[in-house]
Amino acid sequence: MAARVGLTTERLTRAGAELADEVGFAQVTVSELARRFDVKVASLYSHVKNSRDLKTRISLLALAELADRAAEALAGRAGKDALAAFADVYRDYAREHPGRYAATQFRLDPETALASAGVRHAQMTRAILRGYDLPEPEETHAVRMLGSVFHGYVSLELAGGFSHSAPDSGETWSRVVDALDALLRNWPTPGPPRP
Amino acid sequence: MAARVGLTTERLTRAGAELADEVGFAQVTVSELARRFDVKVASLYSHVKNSRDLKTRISLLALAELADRAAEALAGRAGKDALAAFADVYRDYAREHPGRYAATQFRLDPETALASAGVRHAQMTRAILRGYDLPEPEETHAVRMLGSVFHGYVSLELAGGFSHSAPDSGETWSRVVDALDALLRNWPTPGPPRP
DNA sequence: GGCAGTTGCCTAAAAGGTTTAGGCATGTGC
DNA sequence: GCACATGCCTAAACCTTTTAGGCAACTGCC
Repeated sequence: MAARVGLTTERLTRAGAELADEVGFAQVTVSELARRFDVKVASLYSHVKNSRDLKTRISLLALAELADRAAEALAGRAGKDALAAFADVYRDYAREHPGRYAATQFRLDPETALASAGVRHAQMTRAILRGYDLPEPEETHAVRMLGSVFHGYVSLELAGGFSHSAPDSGETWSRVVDALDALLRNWPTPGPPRP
Repeated sequence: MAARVGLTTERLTRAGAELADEVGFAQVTVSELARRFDVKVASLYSHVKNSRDLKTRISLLALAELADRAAEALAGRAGKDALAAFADVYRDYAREHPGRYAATQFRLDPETALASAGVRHAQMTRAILRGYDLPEPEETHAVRMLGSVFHGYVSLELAGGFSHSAPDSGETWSRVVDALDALLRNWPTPGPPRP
């Protein structure tokens, strides 16, 4: 009776990502996706293993998109210029695609995480830091710190943390980038631990 | 037939927080809670309005606990000492109570958020920054940055981001605190806006 | 101690999400 | 034009959420 719709794991993943941006990643549901394709729920289970599988795929898609954007933004830039461009990619992506960004935080199992674009992010961060010339153990600390600031800021902003108070969040963002640049150019040397 | 168990909104909230720490905040469910009290599901609905209400209460509990710990840690400290103590409170709480920490990120509606302990956190951060003597608009930027770093770091650590790679996460954490201290003592002045 | 009223937990039921098993029809390859 | 594989279907079991209404057990008062 019904013509075939042409479901694919790919199409489901993309539609899931759009759904996430509309209603929130936590509200992404196999049933709702079936509704959107005007298809019975069970039909989706030939294409995705289960609900968690679907969310994992959305997460990987978002991670890859983000890494692609970052790689593009980084091309031909260095130093503070690169740092700012990289930072903006995160913030802009999260604002354009809140659901996908939330998907980014989905807890993947370790093997999947290792195979994901997450490692590309770390490599790109390292690339930026080469412009600041930190000694090795410190570079790793700095990588982690940058990741924390970007992720933390964007999460809090998305959660509405900075919304109804002055100054504007965009202003803070650019000051944060300034501060990080200053910090990296003046990275403190490890001292003895304080009591 | 069955003796009364003595349910309370309070007890449900606390049990919900423990459940969150065991199975994850997202997996906290009215049904599971009923099971734990050996009671029918419907019985809980006299004490909490619905599932969201339960999660909101858990979130507020966690926020309050965290603020209490922070206030205690801050007593009698200033400068870098205060900064490090404050930071450790966040990290330790998240490691001891991952589910409660996740609850902390639960999106509250704006009025609830304003009435929550979230504002105490912001005030305490401001108190720490008074030791660094930043001019006013910059202090707000710094408050937001500190919140971002702490939240971002702890989230990534909880998600397993730093788990299987050297150096140890605890080492990075103390270097991050060093770096933040150095940054605050050397906060850059605003330059011309970026293009 | 017994009674009235409140409260606490119950049964019942509807609605929606997840997941599996098995079937028919619509496409593709020969 | 036939055989086969594939895609979407029906059916069904199970779980969570939420509401409505009922009975029993506590409370306090005489």
